Amino acid sequence: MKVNDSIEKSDELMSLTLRLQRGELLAAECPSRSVLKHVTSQWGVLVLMVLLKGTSRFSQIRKKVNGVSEKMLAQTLQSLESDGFLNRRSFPVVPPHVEYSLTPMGEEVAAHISALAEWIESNLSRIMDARNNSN
Amino acid sequence: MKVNDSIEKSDELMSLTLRLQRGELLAAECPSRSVLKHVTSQWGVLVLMVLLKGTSRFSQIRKKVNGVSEKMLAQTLQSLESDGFLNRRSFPVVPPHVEYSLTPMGEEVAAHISALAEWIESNLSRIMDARNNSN
DNA sequence: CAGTATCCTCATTGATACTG
DNA sequence: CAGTATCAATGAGGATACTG
Repeated sequence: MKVNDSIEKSDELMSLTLRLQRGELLAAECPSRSVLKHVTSQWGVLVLMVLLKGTSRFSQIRKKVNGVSEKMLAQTLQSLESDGFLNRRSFPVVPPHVEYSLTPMGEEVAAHISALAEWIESNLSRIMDARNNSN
Repeated sequence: MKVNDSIEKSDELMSLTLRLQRGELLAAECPSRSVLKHVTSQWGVLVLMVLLKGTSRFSQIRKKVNGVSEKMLAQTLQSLESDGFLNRRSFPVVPPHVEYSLTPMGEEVAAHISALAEWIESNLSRIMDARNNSN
């Protein structure tokens, strides 16, 4: 790639270079950013982790994800569904019955998220040790 | 699994069960949640990715992470530093010179974050294909 | 049960100005 | 250069009520 030739040039060229080299995440306009926001959102992470263990219904998820409101859960599920990370199966019975499960793509992201989460959990003591001040 | 035996019981028992089984992330009060919030925050992710490539100065990071404000960058750097994920080296010169780099622990989280980000970037077209509606 | 609709609050973020 | 301080705006999120 001759991309490196332009590395000394203007900021515009620089950011273009970055975009070509390493994807567009660092560029503000990139659609990756919204996907990233969905999966790394507070509730997105936890929902993905729950669904990685298997299909679950709305209120089951709500019980497992401690602290999420109906509204936020619905919103989170919609984002993740529209990104193609999960399937929503609605059974036309009364009372309503809706099941959520990961798509193959969903399982791949969830695996990454889960690896990250598990790293944090098992390193929590190391982290708390290192902590100086607030937050 | 005798876990299911308690599934009919109180919410308190339920969340206790979850905590014992799979760590505390799903419990609202867990300190893991704040760490997770820091590293998965919009700017946290991008800063970690930049620093994974090497030590960088404040304004260098600001240039690379497209769209971040001074305030948000400073705040992000502080959270990550106080979690022990990065080192701040300040040189007592004028004008000021401050370098940020990852700690060994920081490199570990950043590796996870980066893996996730790269997955998203390389699967973007698959994701955009799957997308039905808004967001 | 699985949501939607509405209203409301407070935290996050951004813009701007200032400083060691 | 590397921030801090201040203020204003946006949006995340919660509480409540209602519905198919």
